[in-house]
Amino acid sequence: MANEKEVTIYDIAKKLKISPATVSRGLHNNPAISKITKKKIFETAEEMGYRTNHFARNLRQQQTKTIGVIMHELNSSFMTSVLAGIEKITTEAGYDIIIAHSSESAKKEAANAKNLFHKRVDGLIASLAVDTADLDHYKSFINKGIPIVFFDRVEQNGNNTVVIIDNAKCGYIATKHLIDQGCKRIAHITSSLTRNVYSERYKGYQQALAENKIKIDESLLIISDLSEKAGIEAAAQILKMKPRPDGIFITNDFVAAVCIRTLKEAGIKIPEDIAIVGFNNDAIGKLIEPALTTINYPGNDMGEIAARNLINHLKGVSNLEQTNTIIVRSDLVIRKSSLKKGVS
Amino acid sequence: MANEKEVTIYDIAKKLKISPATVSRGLHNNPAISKITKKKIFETAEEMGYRTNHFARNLRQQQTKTIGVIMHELNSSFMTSVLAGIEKITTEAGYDIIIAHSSESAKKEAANAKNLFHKRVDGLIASLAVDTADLDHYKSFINKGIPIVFFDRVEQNGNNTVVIIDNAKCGYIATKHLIDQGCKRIAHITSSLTRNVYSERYKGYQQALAENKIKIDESLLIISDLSEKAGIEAAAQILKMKPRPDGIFITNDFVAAVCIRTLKEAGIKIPEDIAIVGFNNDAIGKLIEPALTTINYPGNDMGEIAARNLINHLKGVSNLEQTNTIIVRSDLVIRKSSLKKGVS
DNA sequence: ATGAAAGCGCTAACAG
DNA sequence: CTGTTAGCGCTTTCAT
Repeated sequence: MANEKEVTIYDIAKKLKISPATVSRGLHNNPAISKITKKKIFETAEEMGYRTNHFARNLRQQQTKTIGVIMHELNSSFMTSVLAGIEKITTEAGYDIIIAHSSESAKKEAANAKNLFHKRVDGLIASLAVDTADLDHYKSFINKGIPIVFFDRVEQNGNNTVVIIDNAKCGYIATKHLIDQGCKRIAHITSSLTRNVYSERYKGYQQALAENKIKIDESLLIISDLSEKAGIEAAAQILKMKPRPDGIFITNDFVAAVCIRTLKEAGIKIPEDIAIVGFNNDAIGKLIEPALTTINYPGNDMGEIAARNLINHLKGVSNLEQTNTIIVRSDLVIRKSSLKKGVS
Repeated sequence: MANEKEVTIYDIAKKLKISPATVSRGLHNNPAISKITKKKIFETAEEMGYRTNHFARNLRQQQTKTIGVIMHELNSSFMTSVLAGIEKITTEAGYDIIIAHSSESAKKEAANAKNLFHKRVDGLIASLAVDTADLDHYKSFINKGIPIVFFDRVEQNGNNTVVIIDNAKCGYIATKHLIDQGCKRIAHITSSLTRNVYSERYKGYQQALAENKIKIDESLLIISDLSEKAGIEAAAQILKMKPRPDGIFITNDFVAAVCIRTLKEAGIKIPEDIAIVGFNNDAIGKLIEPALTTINYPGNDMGEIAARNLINHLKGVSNLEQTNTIIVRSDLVIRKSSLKKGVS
């Protein structure tokens, strides 16, 4: 309860009859300070319950030791693992993070960016909302020379630093796998094609079809938000198609799970009637029936890489302006939902 | 790129030929400042690209406007919704949050607490790790009069402020529901009983059995961590029991989903052979087969309530020392996994 | 309605 | 190896 006065380096200095500067240096392990005084300083600090005043320090040093993180959502295991990766690296480097999430709204994203700018973060890690059309709200950072690393949901044609997977390749692999299983009519359920991840995956899908001489049929493309409702509607749409598709590549595991459930309720057999491939390798994929074939996507690594690059830049160890695009590995995880031919 | 100098209130003052004090007051809408100067101040600030230096401000005001959040994990939709609730309220009130998670380790939790203490958070919201045995690492906060609100995983016998659901009642309702479905031998899969949430649910389970004259059989209690592996092992253990249980109350939806999968693989019919009730109402419950009966548990509300109470205390609007325990509503969501008798 | 001045706690340049 | 000093940008008495 006792709201005692905070201990400052002046208090320590007085007690030890040395100068505040010496205390400050000692606390930071400055080699110019003798072992013995350092020891005394640390002991007294501990004993008096001293804690650094980060505000005084930051005010003086003109840096916040804080990095901002803007996420489009944090409801998937993918996003939380990215966050965990970021957190690990930033904490090790002594940085705080301020997390803001846009709930997939470009407007909220802009507000978050503004807020973080005013909070003077030293750097920014961001994943764009699905409807973010331009990067204007990041201009202020760029003008002030505050580094930004984008991950996953990015603007690919700009010259910003981005950490991504090869979405086109993943789309290709997923579709090719369905073709290899004998699918001839492959639908694709995805979200807004203005967002890089979805357009790239779609490109890969198209390429796989083209290479295998399957005509691209636009009526097999279903664009939705990635909600449960959208999954149910997409499944209904699939059911109405004539002839019915025999394979679906779905850009998100959760929606894939919803689709599978809905299709099964309608009497469709998965994978016999329709083979399905998802995306993300969420925990859910192993628990539904049949287990879901999906693209594995290393969230933790992406987070770590994004954070490490940002921090190295901040420290001057490396320079972000040289490394534009970092591509993280990804792979196909084959489970029952796609195996028309049995285990390959 | 241009790393221009930061604009301060002095720059604004100089430009307007008024004093910095007036600028400061104007920026804070102090009524002593005339409408006209205020307007000029705001315009000039905007025009010059002024941003508040929170460090100078906090240094001066001796408060951080930051609250710390310690979570035992953030991998469930329950935890992320709590976080969303906290974020909503704190952001509205102009507070930042620093999020730390302990990965269910008491040691990491203590380290996080220490870190947040040194960061001088104005208040703390925390959920305990499964193996946190005492609250010693929060002593420093209490000594300094820094308010703490615990939620969900709490130490129930202390006199701290806690936001929880009535776990005993939930355990009771879940078990009673199984009994009503005709179950006579009900197993319980849970985690360490030293943690309040689990011990309370167990109490409710026991009470429901006792009230219905079912003998409590300790061999039907399985204690595990809540991993996938643990779920598989628990299911194996269930299969070996003789006679086999006809109902299971599982303290976590994810583990319940794993169990169901494993039991089904062994040829058990759910709910005919074994009825199952989970806990948490995770998204997963609606997607597995059969859909999972579970306890719904309002994460968002818990987060909002915890944050609101903390902030009101900080503002002096209310006092945490008066409100010790806040109980949030919760209810049973009935789905197929428990319906031996068909829809009730 | 506005200004002058002090000080929050720390660090860095300079001096010794 | 250690001390002196100034100042980071803001708020807040006290004056006027």
